Amino acid sequence: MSGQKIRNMEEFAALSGLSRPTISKYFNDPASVRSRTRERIEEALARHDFRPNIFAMNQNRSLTKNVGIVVPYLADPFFAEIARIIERRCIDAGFSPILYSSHGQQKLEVEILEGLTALKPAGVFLAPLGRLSDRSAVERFCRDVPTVLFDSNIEGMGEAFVGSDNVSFVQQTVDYLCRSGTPPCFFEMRTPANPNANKRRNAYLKIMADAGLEPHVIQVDGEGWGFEEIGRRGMHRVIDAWPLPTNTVLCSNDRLAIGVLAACYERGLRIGRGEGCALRVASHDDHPFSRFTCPALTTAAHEYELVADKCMTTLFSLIEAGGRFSTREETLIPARLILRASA
Amino acid sequence: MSGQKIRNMEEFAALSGLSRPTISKYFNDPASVRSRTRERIEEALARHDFRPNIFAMNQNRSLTKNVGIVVPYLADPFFAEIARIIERRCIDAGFSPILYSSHGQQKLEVEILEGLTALKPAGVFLAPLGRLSDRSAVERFCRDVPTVLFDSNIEGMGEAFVGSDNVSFVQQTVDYLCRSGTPPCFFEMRTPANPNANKRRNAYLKIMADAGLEPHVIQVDGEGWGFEEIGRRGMHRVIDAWPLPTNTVLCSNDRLAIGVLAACYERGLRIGRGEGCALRVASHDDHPFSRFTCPALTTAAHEYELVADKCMTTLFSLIEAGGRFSTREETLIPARLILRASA
DNA sequence: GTTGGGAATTTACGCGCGTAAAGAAAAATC
DNA sequence: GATTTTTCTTTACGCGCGTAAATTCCCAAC
Repeated sequence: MSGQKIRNMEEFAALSGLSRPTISKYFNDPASVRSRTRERIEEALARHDFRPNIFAMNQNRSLTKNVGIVVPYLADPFFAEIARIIERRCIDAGFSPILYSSHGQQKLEVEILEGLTALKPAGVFLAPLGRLSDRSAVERFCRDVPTVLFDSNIEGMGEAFVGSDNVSFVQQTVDYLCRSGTPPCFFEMRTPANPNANKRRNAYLKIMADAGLEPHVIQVDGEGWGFEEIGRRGMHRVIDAWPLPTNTVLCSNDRLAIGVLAACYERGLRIGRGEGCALRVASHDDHPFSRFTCPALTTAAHEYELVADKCMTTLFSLIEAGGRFSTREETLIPARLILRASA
Repeated sequence: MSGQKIRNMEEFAALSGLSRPTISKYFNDPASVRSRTRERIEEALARHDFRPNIFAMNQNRSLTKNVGIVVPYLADPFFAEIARIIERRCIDAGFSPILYSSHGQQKLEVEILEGLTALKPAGVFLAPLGRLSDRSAVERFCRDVPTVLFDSNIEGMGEAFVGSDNVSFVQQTVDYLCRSGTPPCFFEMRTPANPNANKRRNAYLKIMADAGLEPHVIQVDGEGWGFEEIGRRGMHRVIDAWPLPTNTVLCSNDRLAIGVLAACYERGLRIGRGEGCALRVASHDDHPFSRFTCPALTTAAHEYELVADKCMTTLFSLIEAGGRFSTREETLIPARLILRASA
């Protein structure tokens, strides 16, 4: 903490009694210099608190230590949570994560990808908008930058995909709902932006068909990322057209379910599996708030830590492989059923 | 989109028939070159899609176009929301926002500030952890970088503070609750990290005293950012020790209130102002989810857009003033009462 | 047509660091 | 103690752009 400010590596080298290239080596990999030398540098570092200029460092490097994390909508706590874990892991691994949110807008996603390219990142975790993504822009980006897609799969883009096994999600909730009561109908948005929604509906249809049960899909209108409000308004319409085909509602995701529960509460419908309950409601994602809904939501949980871990290991092996895999890797992580009071 | 890849500004200058310094001028400020020249550059730009190297650009500049946004906990939708708006505004103003979350950890906040310093940002929006912040680290940072504090004020740090007028928040909720029913007790964490919590409690005490009413403060234990769970557990204890001093509970913030509502639901207590309701519950912040609680939460809302706007204009004038104000500016923005079903 | 001034060009240097090559020094090996 | 191996130093060049100074150009006004 003492002494004058160091301007550059040259000065710091002089103060630590070493040459600049040695210092440079140290900063690129502390293990690449002799332990005695390392000690001398770290001692000088403690005294003078020097940090090499990031811009000068990266300018001459084809690859930086930057890692991009792009999510479609950060105000959705699901993405905030997954981004948080990945970010933490990146820091621990010595990378500099940079977090971006597309805020649900195609134009912004494209801008982010273009800006990210200029940062020459070692790798990028990309959760694309999905249906709203500019496919050609994403494709161009993935050609330039080693990319691991997560959450939303877009066929053929990126070197790998890490996501949730939507079939497992729906299988677990439907199984549980069937063995504990009436088979569920499926509640979803008519035009979901996220491809997982389509996979979940198809899984529902197949599982019901395999079990010899009649499926019922309820589709509600609405655009954008205000899922709770879409679910709430949609459920009000459903209640207006009472009765439902079944007393059990399986929502495509927790945010819709939160809206559904709100609508039911507003209409005086009791939710749960006990006496006097009009409906059971279950869902998917284990949204951070779903344990605080009234009643608490029965849902299929993402294994947040597992997903984040798999993302990390995948990107690291991708980086070590020079940014390309011979074949595109797809990892689907199964769900964990969480039983709460709503179903 | 045609033609070969451009490697650097030199090549691009040749292709557009101009000199490199002119191109450089254009990228630093398109208005600084003659309109004819600008047209020629933009035409060449459309054909070849060149972007100057960020690292080389910033290396020789004392100030970049980077703007840092630091929030204490991004998985809290309140911060996600405010960060989203500020980010959008920065982009529109031609800056490159970079978003960081301290994830509630002092060490991480310090690391972020140190890393941010190295990016030579034009300015930074900082919502500090509060009680958990390393004051000396924040102080050092603010000396080096033009900083606007928001959300949590730390006396004397940064050139300006933009936040909410906690007195206005509490005034509005207490006034409403008093004129529509029993005066409220105040529900909060015993050791809140955020200084706003203390300001709100003090405001409550003063307002009650001024009105000649007896205040009741309920403090629940808990550490960290899991406010909903802290509120839920705390409320269960309160219900165990029934009755409350009053049938009206004013929570310090919406996330605590969400937990309180969950606990009440679990114990079969009806919330609201109607017949058969055991309690009224109100709160502060207008958290993005508080309109979907059961019942929907009566609360005092932040003027998100106003706060974001004020943050932006403050930072811009700070940047134009060369990074220093003669006196520290403090802006407090009043609340907007939102009446819903819970009180 | 002349003139003046803003705009563009040329020239030249600097930023802080990566990195390569060759030689010197230190450490490890026998 | 001599040899090999590893590590460090020296030297030198390059990255892509900012920026300043001096010159030349263009355009408009007179």
